[in-house]
Amino acid sequence: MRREQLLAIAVERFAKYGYHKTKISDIVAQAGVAQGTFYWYFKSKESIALEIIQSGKERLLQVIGKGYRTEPGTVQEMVQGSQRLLADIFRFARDNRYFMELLLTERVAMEEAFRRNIQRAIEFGMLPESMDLHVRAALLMSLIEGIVARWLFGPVPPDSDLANLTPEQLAAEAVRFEFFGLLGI
Amino acid sequence: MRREQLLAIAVERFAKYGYHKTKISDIVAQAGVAQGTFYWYFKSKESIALEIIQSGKERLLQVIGKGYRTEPGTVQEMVQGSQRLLADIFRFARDNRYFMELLLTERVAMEEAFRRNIQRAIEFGMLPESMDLHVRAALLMSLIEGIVARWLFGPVPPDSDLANLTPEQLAAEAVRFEFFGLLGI
Amino acid sequence: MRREQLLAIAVERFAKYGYHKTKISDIVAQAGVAQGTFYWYFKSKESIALEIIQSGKERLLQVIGKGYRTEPGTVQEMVQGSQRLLADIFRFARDNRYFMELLLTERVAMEEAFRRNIQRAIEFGMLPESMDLHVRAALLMSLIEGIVARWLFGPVPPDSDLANLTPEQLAAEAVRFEFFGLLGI
Amino acid sequence: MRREQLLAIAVERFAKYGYHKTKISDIVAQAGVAQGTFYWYFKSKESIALEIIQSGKERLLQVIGKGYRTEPGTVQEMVQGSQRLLADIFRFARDNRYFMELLLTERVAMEEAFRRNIQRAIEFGMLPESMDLHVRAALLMSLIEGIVARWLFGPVPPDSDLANLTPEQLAAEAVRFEFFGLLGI
DNA sequence: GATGAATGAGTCTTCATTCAT
DNA sequence: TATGAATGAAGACTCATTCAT
Repeated sequence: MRREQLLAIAVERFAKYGYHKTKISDIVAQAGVAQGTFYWYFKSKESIALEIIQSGKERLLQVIGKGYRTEPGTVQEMVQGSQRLLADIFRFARDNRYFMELLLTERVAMEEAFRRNIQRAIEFGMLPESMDLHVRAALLMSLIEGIVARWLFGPVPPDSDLANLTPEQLAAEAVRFEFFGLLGI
Repeated sequence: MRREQLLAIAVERFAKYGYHKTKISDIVAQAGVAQGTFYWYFKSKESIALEIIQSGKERLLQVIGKGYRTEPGTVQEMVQGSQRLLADIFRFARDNRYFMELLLTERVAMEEAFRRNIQRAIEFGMLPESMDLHVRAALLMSLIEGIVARWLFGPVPPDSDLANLTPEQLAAEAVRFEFFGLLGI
Repeated sequence: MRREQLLAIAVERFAKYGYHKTKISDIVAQAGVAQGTFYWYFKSKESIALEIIQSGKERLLQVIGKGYRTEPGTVQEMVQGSQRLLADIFRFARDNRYFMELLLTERVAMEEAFRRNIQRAIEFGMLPESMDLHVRAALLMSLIEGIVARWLFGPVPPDSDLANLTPEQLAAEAVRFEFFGLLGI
Repeated sequence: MRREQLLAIAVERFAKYGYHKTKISDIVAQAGVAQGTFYWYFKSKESIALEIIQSGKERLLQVIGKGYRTEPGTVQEMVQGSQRLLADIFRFARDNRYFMELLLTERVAMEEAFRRNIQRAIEFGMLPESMDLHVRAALLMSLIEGIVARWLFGPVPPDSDLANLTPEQLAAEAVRFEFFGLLGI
């Protein structure tokens, strides 16, 4: 209970203000407990930050790991699969908005997951073999990461309504770009 | 001279270790001057950081602002123009590697520049009108930003050779993705 | 306890050495605690100084506020009343010797209190109406202030025994001067 | 020339802001010269402060030293003499307004001068012998000192027009108080 | 005489962490 | 479990003073 409360406050403040501007004294004040209480539950400031990142990362990787769940038969099915995946990710991001900022620094693992997805699609003959797998995965991950950060935390240009899109709408735009680029459809 | 020296050291350390882990005492020690000397040239730690970001941002925006320099006639010419632009950006990033990390937080202005580029291409009839301009610009900027961060600062998955690409190679991969997506060519 | 201890030490040192020569490190050293402990109890060096002045001022104004407590019937009674008041003030000054130096900079409020006392005496017909009230109050306050500063903190001319007078003796001399001037009695 | 200029600026700032808040860098900036220039003319910050006080003190003591210039015959003449003296002092104070704040800390010497004046008046039979000479001189000096500080530097209560009195008017009020006290005339 | 860059000791303040109760 | 007082290392910033030119 207490532990979860402190954890939640820490998550929120780390994301809102960053690691350094988040003081233990702020966290305990918001929780209404004494300074020492924090150290009954957590070893140090660093350890709570690592725990937050770790737990969030695992849950996110679970979402990504589901990948293109079914064996895609046609290009359209693959696109639909990707659309579903991205919508899942964006939904997770929205529901864990404070986790995300922290998670976005932990990219390598996520990128690996994306690379495996792409590779599987190539093996299924759905994507051309010509591409450099790692670079493509990195580009894709960049896409996700950047758009999520803008969507959730801004700032965005004044006349952009990015922030108001639903996870599904965002996924649709992202998938179009993912598969067809600027020129596509 | 002194000022430039301190500036350069600060840029390097801010990028390497971040703002908070960079101590004034480190900067002056590396420069071989006394602590007070720093304050002869700069008002405070915060002010030097702002100056670094500001100056870097301006130079980067200049690069982006050049955009698709010539009026593109064919799709191929547009792709080539984009390839040139991205190569310019990546070259700038490599030559200002320490600036970049700081600059990547100042995305809005850069995104605007990209949006203008895309809009011009649409007006020239080179790109379909169907797309949401802001979202596309955000996706594009995400791409650039993310790939630059990985290219320069890592970390990258162990078996990826992203770090060893030249600006031109990186631009080629990025442009393919930019225009044709995963499915393209 | 701790708080009072630090407060007392600060009062003493501020008065003895002045604000700027009083270092936090001295205060905590004298109290035998760590530097940080000071900041557990006080927000800053400035805030403790303000608290000292504020609290002292209030207590002193209470003393002055009592004024000529009883309705004076004769000149002699008024003089006796004033004698009592001044003796009160001088006693307070002696018992709060370190406060005084700080308080003597906060004169306006005290002067107002004196002015009200004089005005009341005029209304009772005890003092001539001819006088400029404000100037007289200022002269009176100057008298008190100056003589207290000399009495408590010196320096005084070598052959003066001002420092050895009791509050009552000092009040007697001051009252004679207050009412009759150099020529008086 | 330069020296006098720096001296004048220092006098003004010491008085306006106090010794500690007056920075050498402020003084030289206001003079439009370099930091080092200060040290061509003065040994240190402390030495310039001492020089200011010393020179002002001497000139003020000269004024006071003139005392009751002529041998007073009647009480009225003595009062007139005192009125002249105080007007002299107040005029000096006004013309050296920034010196005064500093000088007011150097009271002992001035008090001695007043004591001699009073003593002489007693020897002439103009003042009663009953009084304690030192205490009276201290009271008198307190009067002068306090009223000058209020007159020149404030703060004064809002509805007081003390600040607008001429040296002569101020001297008249002070002399009345000096000789006759609150009850007088 | 004058400059202004350079110095560095001195101070305040912060904040993660400890620990007796 | 919980408290909150106490710690002290660390770090930003100030400013009188020096000195080569």
